[in-house]
Parts: sequence; structure tokens; C-alpha cells
Amino acid sequence: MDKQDRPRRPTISDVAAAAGVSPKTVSRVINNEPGVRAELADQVLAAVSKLGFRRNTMASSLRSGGQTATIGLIIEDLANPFYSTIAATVANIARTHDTHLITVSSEENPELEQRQFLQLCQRRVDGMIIVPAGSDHSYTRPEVEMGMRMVFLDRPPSGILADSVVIDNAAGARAGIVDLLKDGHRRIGVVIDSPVIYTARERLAGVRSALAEAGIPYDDALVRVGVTNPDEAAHAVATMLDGVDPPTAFFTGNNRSTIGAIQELYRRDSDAALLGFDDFELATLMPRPLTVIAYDVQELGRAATLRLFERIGGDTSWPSETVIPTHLVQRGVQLLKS
Amino acid sequence: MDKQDRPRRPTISDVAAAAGVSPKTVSRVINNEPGVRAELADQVLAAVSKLGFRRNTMASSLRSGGQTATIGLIIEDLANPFYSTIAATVANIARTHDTHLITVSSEENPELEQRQFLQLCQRRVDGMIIVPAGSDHSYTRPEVEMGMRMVFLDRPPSGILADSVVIDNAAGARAGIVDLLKDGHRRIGVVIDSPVIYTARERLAGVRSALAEAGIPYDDALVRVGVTNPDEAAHAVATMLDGVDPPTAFFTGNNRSTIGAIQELYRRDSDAALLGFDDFELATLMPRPLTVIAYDVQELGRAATLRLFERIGGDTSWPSETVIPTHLVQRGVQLLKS
DNA sequence: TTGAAAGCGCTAACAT
DNA sequence: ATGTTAGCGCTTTCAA
Repeated sequence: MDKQDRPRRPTISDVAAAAGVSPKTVSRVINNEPGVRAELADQVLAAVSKLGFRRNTMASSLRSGGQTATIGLIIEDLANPFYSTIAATVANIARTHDTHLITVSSEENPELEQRQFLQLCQRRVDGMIIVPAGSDHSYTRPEVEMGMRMVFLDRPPSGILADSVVIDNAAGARAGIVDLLKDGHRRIGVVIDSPVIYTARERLAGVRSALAEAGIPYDDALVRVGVTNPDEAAHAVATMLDGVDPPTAFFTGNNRSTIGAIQELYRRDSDAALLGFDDFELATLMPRPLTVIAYDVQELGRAATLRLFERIGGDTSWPSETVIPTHLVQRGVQLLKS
Repeated sequence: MDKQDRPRRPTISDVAAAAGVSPKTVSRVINNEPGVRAELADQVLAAVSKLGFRRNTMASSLRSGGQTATIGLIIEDLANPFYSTIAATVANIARTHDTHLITVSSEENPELEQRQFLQLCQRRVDGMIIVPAGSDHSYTRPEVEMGMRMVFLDRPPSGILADSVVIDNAAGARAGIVDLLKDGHRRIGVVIDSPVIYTARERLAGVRSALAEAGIPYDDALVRVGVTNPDEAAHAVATMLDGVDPPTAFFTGNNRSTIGAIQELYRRDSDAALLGFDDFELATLMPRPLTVIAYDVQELGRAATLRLFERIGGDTSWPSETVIPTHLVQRGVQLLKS
């Protein structure tokens, strides 16, 4: 009789006893099933609010064998605005389906991703949206065969056939480079993330294809690979500018790198052109001109989430690949004055 | 026998049958309980991996009556970097407790917040971290009495006694204004969010206290209240600058307003001083000088999460209020060249 | 060391 | 219109 004991939550039976009805009747009332006399229903409702009863979602979904009204989202890093925008979009759509969202970060670590995936399976989420970190997702196959639905976001799956929503990385990068070439640039410094990341590979491929088409030889001295944060990007830009025959323009493969490049170019008062993949909110306040390869991040998240709910709703059609287009946008604070 | 039927996941009984043991033995093995012959355990493990068994977390926690290894986070808007930083911090700490995080947005809507809170209760989360939107949280009391733990973040609770972690809003704003006064400013434009929001009230109180102490009368013409986004902030700054006897300095009450103010001040080439509450990642690249009232956002999230897990761990001490300090930092891209 | 029986809180399937 | 029984997948309790 310790008063520190957490009081047990009332169950459906407690409510039934208090209302003088059977548990099944309570169940009917709280689930709005038809066929309960209004008078009885009122008694039940009164008991519910008197006892502070709240139906146990887990018990309910266990018995009815259906959905848990939960989906999972596996991303690299929730603190990155790109991913938090996606998480917010997914959560908002999930809410319209009365579904909760569990978000986990894999930190670009394939093993962690796999652990997280399996844990979400144990939790019996109704489906998952995955930004894949590794390059082999055959480990998901048994779960898929047992009914787990998943949609891959931003990067396609490998070793498994599944829905995916990606952006048009190669075409976007290609268009950006073509633009630089049109302005007369012939030496373009390239700063890009590790090639183990799909988007980095694709973007670099876009760059190379544009250069090749223009007959410009690919110069290894102008490419820095494996750059993962702004400081490394700033350093990469610095060393290229300090080299012989420095670039007159730079391409940065993601928003983190773009920020590092802006820092370095501004510090040096360099007038090199800058082309960055990914738009970002404060791009309009950056202290120098730049062009960004932009796309609708929310649309990326929306398309993936809608696809997932189609699957959860029973869609068994052949897996689809959705590609979100990109476009070039001029940024930089100088535009505010024009 | 429709092949479209999603195959049922194997249960503990299926594994038991396949391994020729009882369900309880399987349970012992998968929970690492002692007292199972190694040989038997191996049989069980073999059956587990052959069938692709994954223990159903919900069934498990239902029966053992304990925790669900899930916590909830109620914030205003996951797309806002302030909140996504907090969500990332909370999720990371939760992971060290093998706990999943469900994040929901209340969009500054008290009714939505309440609905979300009750839904998380129905899910039997082990606890919640709440950035309260409304001004009355007595509705949480029945749940707290039945064992729900919660910690309030960034804003204190009302109508209920609970742990909270907030920042030192008034002192931070006060220190910032004192700084402006020291530089000789006497007319300071104030741009602040709706006073229904605790942080806005506190920050405005800090401003007023600093002004009062310096013997400067509070001028309503220099205060814009209810500003919720950058555009409104830019407009507020514009109208004050266009007024008679315009301010020589501005105080903006949060990062959104600060951004709007920067836009407007930059556009006009105004040399008015700017003091903004909240630091933000790209503050170092803003095209004009500003001072920010900074604090450790991650520490805010960390302190709240640690407190919550203490509660979940059984701590029943008197509710605590943790206050995170602030400090002034110079920002703006011009610092990069010095 | 192993297993049988009961039950967590709820609902499906069947009475009445 | 209401109630009874059984059982979701697991673990507790207790017996062997």
C-alpha cells in the first residue's frame, strides 16, 4: 500500500464495472460501433471520464491484428535542415492518417541503419521511409516478404526492389555546369562528398558529362572528393585557389560544402563564380553571388509519404521510381538591392 | 490461399514448434534469461533465424506491464532549426536508453497540443518532453496522477507542477539592451512575438527592465508585438525607420525576426545596430554586423531529456527548474576578414 | 532446467 | 442490443 505506487490505469473492465455493463459494450462505445442504446452509451462515457480511461493503443492493435498507426523514418541526421524539413513533411502527412512518426538517425552508418531498421520492425511500424546509408539493402528482404512496406528517399535501394523518390541529381549538376561554361568558365573546381554516397556520385557524373560534352578534359587537380563539412570545403577551395592555374568557378556538391566555399571566397574577396547543389533558407542573405541547384524538398518528402500510405492502404503495384526535377536559382544578398 | 496474403509473421510459438521446445524456453533464450541449456538455446536461435522471427515489442511490453521504450516530444514546428536541433538531441540521448522518439508538432495551437498529448498517453509512452503552446496545462493532471512523466522545455508549465528547463530570457535580453545603451543608443526599436508566448513576454520584460534602469521612458511607438515571421519583422523595422525620430538600434525577439530585420536593414544600407535573441548557424555569414543573445540549444534539450529519464528511472523528487544561461556574441560576415 | 497455465488490455467471433 | 468466450503475442507464475 505504498502511496508511491503509480496507480494502475483503469482498463476497459474497470470502466465496464463502473458503468454496470460488459467490457464489450465499453469497447463498442469507445470505438463508436453502432448498436448501443444511447442511455447505456452515456453511462459508459460517464464512467470513462470519471475514471480517466484512455484506451491502450498497443493492446488494441495487438488484438485487432491490424496496423499500429506508426511509421518510421530513417535519416542521416535530424539536425540537418534538409532532413528536418523532410521529417516535418512526413509527420504532417502522417497526422492526416492519424499515424505517429518515429524518427531515427543512422549517421551515414550502415550498421546503425540496419539495427534501427530491425528495431522498427520489432515495433511493427506500418511502414518506413528510408534514406539509405549503406549500399546493400538485401537485409530488408525477409521483412518485406513478411509485409513490411518501405519507400526509399533521396537515394535508391540496392539489392531489393522497392519504391523510391529521388531528385534528378545528374541533370541538375549538368545544367549548372553548362551554365558556368556558357559564362566562359573553363576551369571549374569541384568539391564533393564521398562517392560512397549515391547523390555525390550522380552529381559528379553530371559534372563530368557536361565537361565532356564541351570537350573540356577532366582535371583531377580540380576535384576534391570526400568533403563532408563546411571547414573541409573551405580548405578544399583554398588549396585549389592557391594552386597553379586556379579555377575561375567552383561547384559544391551540397549545402554544407557551399557554405564552406562562401566563407573562403568571401574572405579572399574572390570573384570566382559559385554553383552549389541544394538551396537553403538563408541563401538569399549570403554576402556574395551564387547559383544554387534547387528542388522542392517538401515535395520529395511528400511524394515518398504518399507512396508509403498507398502501400499501407494495400497497393501492390510494381515499385515506382519518382524523380523530382531541379532548377537553377540565383542567390546572394546583392539581389535584395536590385 | 490467395498469394497476395501478407504472410503472418512467425510468433514465439512457431519458433517453439520449429525448435521442439516450449514457448517459454524461446522467451528465455531471446531475452537472455539464464537457465537454458546451451544446446537447446542453439536450437532456438537456429529456428529464430530460419523463420526470421522478431519479437513483437508491443506484445512484450503489454504483458510485462513495464515501459514501452518510447518517449514523446511535443514541439511547435519540426521544420524550425531550433526545434530540430532539440529533436535530434533528444533522439540521440533516447537511443542510449534503447528508447524510440515520437515527435509531434503542435503549431502553437493549444488544442492540437492537447490532442497530441492525449494520443501519446494512449500509446503509453514512458514520458514526454513538451514545449507548451497553451497557458493552461491542468489537463495533464489526471495523466500525471496515473504515472505519466513529463518535462517542460523552453517554457514553464502552468496549472501543474512539473520539471522544466528554460533559458534565462529576461537576463539575456536585459544584458543585450544594456550593451546597446552603453554604445549610446537611446531609441531602440523592439520587434517581438505575441505576448501569449512565454519567451516573448520574458524577453520584453528584460528589455523594459534595462530601459527603466537607465531612466529611458518606454515608448510604445518603438515596440511591435505579435510578429511571427521574417516578412512581418522586415515590415515592422521598415515602419519604425520611416517614422519620426527613428530608432538607432533594434532588438528582435527571435531568430525569425532577426532575419527579417537583417533583410530590411541591409536593403536600406541602414547602419542601425541590431541585437537579436537566438543564435543561428549562418549568423556568421550575415551581410551586416549584429549581436546575438546566444545559448546552448543542445544543452537545453539534453538537460530536459536527462531529467525525463531520471523520472522514468523512478526519481520522485520535487520538480526542478533548470535555467540555461545566455551570452552575447558578435556576428556578421565582416568578422571573417578581421 | 523446462514447461503448463494464466493473463496483460483489448476486440473478433460468436452467442443470447 | 448486449454479453460470453476466446485469443492477439508475449511473459509471469508456478509446478514438475
